[in-house]
Amino acid sequence: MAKELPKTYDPQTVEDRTYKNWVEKGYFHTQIDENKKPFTIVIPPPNVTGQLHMGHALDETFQDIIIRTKRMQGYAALWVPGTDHAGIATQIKVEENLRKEEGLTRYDLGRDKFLERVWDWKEQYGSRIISQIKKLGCSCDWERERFTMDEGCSKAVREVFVNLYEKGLIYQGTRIINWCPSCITALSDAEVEYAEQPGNFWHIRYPFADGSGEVVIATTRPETLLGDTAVAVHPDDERYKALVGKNLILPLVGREIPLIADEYVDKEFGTGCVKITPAHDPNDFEVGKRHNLPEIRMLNDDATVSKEGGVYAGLDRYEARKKIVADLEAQGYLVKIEEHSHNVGQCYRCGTTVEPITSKQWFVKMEPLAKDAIRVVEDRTVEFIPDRFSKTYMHWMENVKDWCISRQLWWGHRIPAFYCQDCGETTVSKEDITVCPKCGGKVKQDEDVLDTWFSSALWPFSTLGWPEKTADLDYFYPTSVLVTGYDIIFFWVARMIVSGLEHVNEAPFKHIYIHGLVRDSQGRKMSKSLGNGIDPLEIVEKYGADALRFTLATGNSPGNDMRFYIERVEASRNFANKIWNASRFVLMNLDIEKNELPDLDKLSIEDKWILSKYNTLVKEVTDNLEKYELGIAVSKLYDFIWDEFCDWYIELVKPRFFEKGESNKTAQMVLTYVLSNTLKLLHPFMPFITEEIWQALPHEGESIMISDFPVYNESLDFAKAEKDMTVIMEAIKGVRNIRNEMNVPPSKKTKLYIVTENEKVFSLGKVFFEKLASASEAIVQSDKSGIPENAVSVIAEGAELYLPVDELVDKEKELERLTKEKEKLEGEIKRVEGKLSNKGFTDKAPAKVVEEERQKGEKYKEMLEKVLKSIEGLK
RNA sequence: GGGCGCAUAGCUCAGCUGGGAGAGCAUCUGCCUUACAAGCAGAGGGUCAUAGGUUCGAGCCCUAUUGUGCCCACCA
Repeated sequence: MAKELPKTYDPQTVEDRTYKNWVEKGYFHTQIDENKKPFTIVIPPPNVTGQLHMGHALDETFQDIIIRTKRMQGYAALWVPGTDHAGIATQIKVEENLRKEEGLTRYDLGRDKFLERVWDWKEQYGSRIISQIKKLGCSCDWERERFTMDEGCSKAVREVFVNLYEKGLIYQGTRIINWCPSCITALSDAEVEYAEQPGNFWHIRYPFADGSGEVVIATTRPETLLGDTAVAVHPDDERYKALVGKNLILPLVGREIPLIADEYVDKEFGTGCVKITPAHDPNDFEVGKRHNLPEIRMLNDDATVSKEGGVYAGLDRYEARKKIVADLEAQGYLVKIEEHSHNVGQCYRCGTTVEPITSKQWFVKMEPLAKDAIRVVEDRTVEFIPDRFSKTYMHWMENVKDWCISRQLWWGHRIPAFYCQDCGETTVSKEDITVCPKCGGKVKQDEDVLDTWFSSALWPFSTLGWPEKTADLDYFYPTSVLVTGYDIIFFWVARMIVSGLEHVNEAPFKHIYIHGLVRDSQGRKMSKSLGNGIDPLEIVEKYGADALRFTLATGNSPGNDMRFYIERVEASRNFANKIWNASRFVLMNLDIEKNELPDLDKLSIEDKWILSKYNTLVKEVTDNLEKYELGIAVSKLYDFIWDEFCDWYIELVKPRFFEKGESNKTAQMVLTYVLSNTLKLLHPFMPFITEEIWQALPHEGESIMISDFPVYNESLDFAKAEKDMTVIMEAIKGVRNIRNEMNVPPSKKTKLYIVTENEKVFSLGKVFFEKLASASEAIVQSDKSGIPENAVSVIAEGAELYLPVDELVDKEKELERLTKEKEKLEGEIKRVEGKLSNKGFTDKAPAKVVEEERQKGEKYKEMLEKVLKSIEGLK
């Protein structure tokens, strides 16, 4: 039943067909199974209108590796997929499109019409990223796909909002918040990114109202003086102490403002005098509160100067700055300009410089909620992998500030607060209401929507049916592991932990596997503006999903960034092809119908060796996967398949295919067993190719993806055979090395004499020497009789090997080589003996280590003896 | 200002709880040996950033230093 596969692996013809089959068979769908343990992952939902980038590819690959492994290990493995409505990002996109296509703004359409457009957009593009995820081979349960604004999630959002409101943990208040003048909305602290920017320090005179002189303040934002309501100095500052309480005249504006004293001021910094603009600076806001200062909003929502700015009203903030500085200079208020770089906050969505402004917004009171969230990480109920991120998390959580959750957008969960037009009562309600429960008057719902991350924070349980007490929630919650990048620990991970604890009384996951960023080959972040992004789908198209997945998994360690090289994808593709061809070889030589282990008594040395190696591999890979050491696991698989299985075992076994009979059959069985089980180990990493080959091999069951993950099998441990085989292999390498160094062409076969006391082992290896070390004949004997005098010698453990290549021997060169070898061995012996004569070592090191060292010493000595004899013989 | 990483072969990176350094790519040599040239066999190349310390033993643990990257923080 020999099957013939094409000569190179072609992912294109395999992937879509295989994926379709998996879906049709329902392998991805997971249900409650009381005979199984649950293992749950919820996907970090990508933006519904987004496109798959390398970061997603990495994230999804890791999740799929984990979930496929667990599924094969017999868990009820559930991977819940879905998308995020991504408030700002999506709204911006639709608005842009609206402007480009129709020249309209959202205000032209009005709220309802605009939202219809966004839903249309969502319908049109929402499936795009999902189909892209499918291209990677991800085994998500598509029957459970969710969206953060679907009915269930919306219900969860309302429930949470009302709960928190009733507990007093959500409140409305006027605070200093971050405002993006381009997105025209409030932002949370987490949504602001700070960047060092060059700027100036303007020193400005503020004269006293009574004409008794002046103070000089230093500011980076001269335009905000329009909103100044005081100037502050430190109470202990001797320079100004006596002046506190006097009034100053605000330049250009003419308003009288007081000189106040507040501890906040740093005497050493600037001039020691700070202008106070309570409506536009968080610190000034605090100072203003302490001193009962008026707040003057001198900027509009779009960062133009408000009517409070008098003649400057209507100007953009930067134009206003220019004009104000010019006017200050013209009127003699400007003392000097210093260069000064400072941190500027920018909107994480659009990059616009944000404005701190006072505004009435909704907030979540975080501090009471943080307590449990701190505890669960502290007591390791929740573990970060790698652990260092728990520190990052802890630091943030311990200093957490209230979370501004209202956004002045239209796309999102509308805040369920209703204001009575008559009595002014605020009602927060799970259901929409039209009349005031207090006075029966007409109510109007809050115009704002919630921060996108508010609904994301509920994702691990909202997707499982909460707030209903569903069986799914009961069975699959808490989830097992969250896989995500370190960049959203604050945005998302922290808030999910808080929400899970508060609303479901249990942390949403046990493990948090944190990975890094995928960077370009120069180590730069992949970004649209740099144009250095690599499209994962193009890679899939060209090299296959398996190659991409393998590339992303290999050489990646938790928490660390990785660079993406096309050369590495090529290497991965080559690996896929290697597996393909090894399998072709196996299949070409196969006439057995079943995949089963042969009678262990019939195994030859190489069979035992590969089975033993395979068995160790199972143990190690399982162990690595358990510890989320995916990169280590996959590189062990690579080494085993390429080096041990292909380069050695297949070559060792080839002679047996020249004969019919039991030995041939046994080889087939071992090949099939080891290959198909190794494919299983590899399947989570490279799902497509492993399925394709597994199907071609004798197998039981419908698909590799629902087969049992291999387990360690004690009866396959063949320590002795492993050791003997290693000795033979080393000797073969030795012969190859000499032949190469002596420039013996591969076509030139010579006899090979193996002089050893261990004739039994080397007789087992006789055929290998002929096949793998280009010997015309390997003669195993216990003495040197019959060996030509000028034969080249190879020193190996337990044997001396002689190659009679008389016409090619260069005596000088050979002597040189042996001398080098001699020196090397002498060095080793010296080192080992030094160690063994060190009483500290022999006394304190573990007996096993000492014994190993002793054996090493003996081996080297034995080998040195042989080298010396060979040198003697040459002379 | 605080916190966290990283520094290992020419390049990119592995190296688990301390027992004499590995891979891929690149380089050099020889091979189209019927599974695979996307391949095979071999070779060269590293005082594991620097200086101390702990230990019988350090790439791995501790301290300091240098370089580099990231995160957090209200210095006007």
